[in-house]
Amino acid sequence: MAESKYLVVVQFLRELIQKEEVKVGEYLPSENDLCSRFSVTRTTVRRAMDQLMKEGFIEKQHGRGSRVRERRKSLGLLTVKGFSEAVGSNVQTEILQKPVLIQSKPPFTFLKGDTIESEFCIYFERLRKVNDIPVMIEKNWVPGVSLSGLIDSEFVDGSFFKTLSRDFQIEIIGSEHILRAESANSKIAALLNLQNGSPVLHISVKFSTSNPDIHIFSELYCNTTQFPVGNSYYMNQ
Amino acid sequence: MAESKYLVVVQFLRELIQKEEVKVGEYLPSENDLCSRFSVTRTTVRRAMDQLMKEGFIEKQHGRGSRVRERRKSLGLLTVKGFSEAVGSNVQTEILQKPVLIQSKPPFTFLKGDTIESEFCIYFERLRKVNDIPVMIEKNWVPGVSLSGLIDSEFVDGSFFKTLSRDFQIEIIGSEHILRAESANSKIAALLNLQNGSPVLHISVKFSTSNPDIHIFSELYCNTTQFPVGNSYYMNQ
DNA sequence: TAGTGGTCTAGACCACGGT
DNA sequence: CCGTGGTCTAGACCACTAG
Repeated sequence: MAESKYLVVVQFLRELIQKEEVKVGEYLPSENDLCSRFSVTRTTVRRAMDQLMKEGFIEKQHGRGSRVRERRKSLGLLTVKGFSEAVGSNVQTEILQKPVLIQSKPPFTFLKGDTIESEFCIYFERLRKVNDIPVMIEKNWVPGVSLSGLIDSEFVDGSFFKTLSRDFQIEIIGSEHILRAESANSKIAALLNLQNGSPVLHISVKFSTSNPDIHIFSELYCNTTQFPVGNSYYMNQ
Repeated sequence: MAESKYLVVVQFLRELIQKEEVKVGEYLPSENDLCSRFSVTRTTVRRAMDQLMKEGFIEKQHGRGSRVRERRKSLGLLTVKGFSEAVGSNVQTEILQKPVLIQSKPPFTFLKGDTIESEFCIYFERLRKVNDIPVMIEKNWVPGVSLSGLIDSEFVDGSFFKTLSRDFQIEIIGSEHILRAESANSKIAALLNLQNGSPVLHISVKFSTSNPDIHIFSELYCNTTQFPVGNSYYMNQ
């Protein structure tokens, strides 16, 4: 089959949301509306809605409608608790290295014969602060050149994932992490304003995306004393 | 409505799996079989199957059937990488405190007006080792007395979650975590065979279960030098 | 009361896996 | 070929929300 009908509806709604034609908190077209718009049955429309719910885009309200949700925070472990609450007002991002093409691979893989073919990576590095207190160093590798449009670019609202979603229609669908408590070396300690040897949380992340050929690798170093890392995981919805 | 029909089917299949009447790798009754068995349509049966897939119990194979899957590891962050690979052979669990009823509450909650009414908790404490090297201290609180059958009991295969599932039909459906890198205090350091002040990973966990009134709280202290904590999160299935 | 989402029926046709 | 799961139609009735 070409493409499932329900996926057409998913695509339509995803774009509505990404392009903010329906903003956070606003209601999507009703299920019956979508039925007639796409000449499909409610079963099919509901399937599309379920998909979007799983992806965290929407929430349903019995008797009222389906509303665009605040985009899922802390997919995997990328939300430093406090970042989300501060919602930008007290958050600063310092670019330590703008996206560049480098001839090397990510410094780690995740077991299972994870081999990376491309000799090239897009690389960038950022320092995240809250109230001007540095809380996280973030190093990112994107193997291959498929996203070379990122090079030297600025991100939408300073968000890498938002940029991926809006400009490249790439969604993060999952991630794997390895976490360690470590003593900060001198470089890390300096950037995070810590004493040498202070405990920092080191997280290695591999993100999977809606494009099976594109993965993203990150190394995070977090000062968790004032802003611990938060994560949540729910199986349904 | 009393209980949805699809939930009846979910319950039926869940018990089949939990009581190992269908073992890991074996096939469940076909969808059409279940239709006639419960006098429902395939839509309803498929909905039940989808639910079980989301919960990680089964995998579907087009043209063949639906098979019982190895139970999901590392829900949330509870799998110390290496524990799962070792699959019991090199893993030891030392009971520091058998389940007892104590008159106190968990030492933390998770923001949002999380209030715990009951003045009582079931509490237990364990030390996890790999190759006789201590890697994790685990303190657990279960508020209320609904699971008083746990008191002084031993766990199925040494697994708390397996015991909850098999003996109480309670499934873990989600969890929230707060993670910090900390310096080990003397008590923690002694138990983990570390020097005072070594970095340890401190994780506070709140588990949600299929019973909305039952939550489980845990405090974990991990030595991540040899056995980092692993986690993975995939949105679909 | 009208409109929304939640559950369900009774079919249909297709794609895939094994015989 | 048959049985399996994957997609879809065209309805029905119910429960919830709001004017």
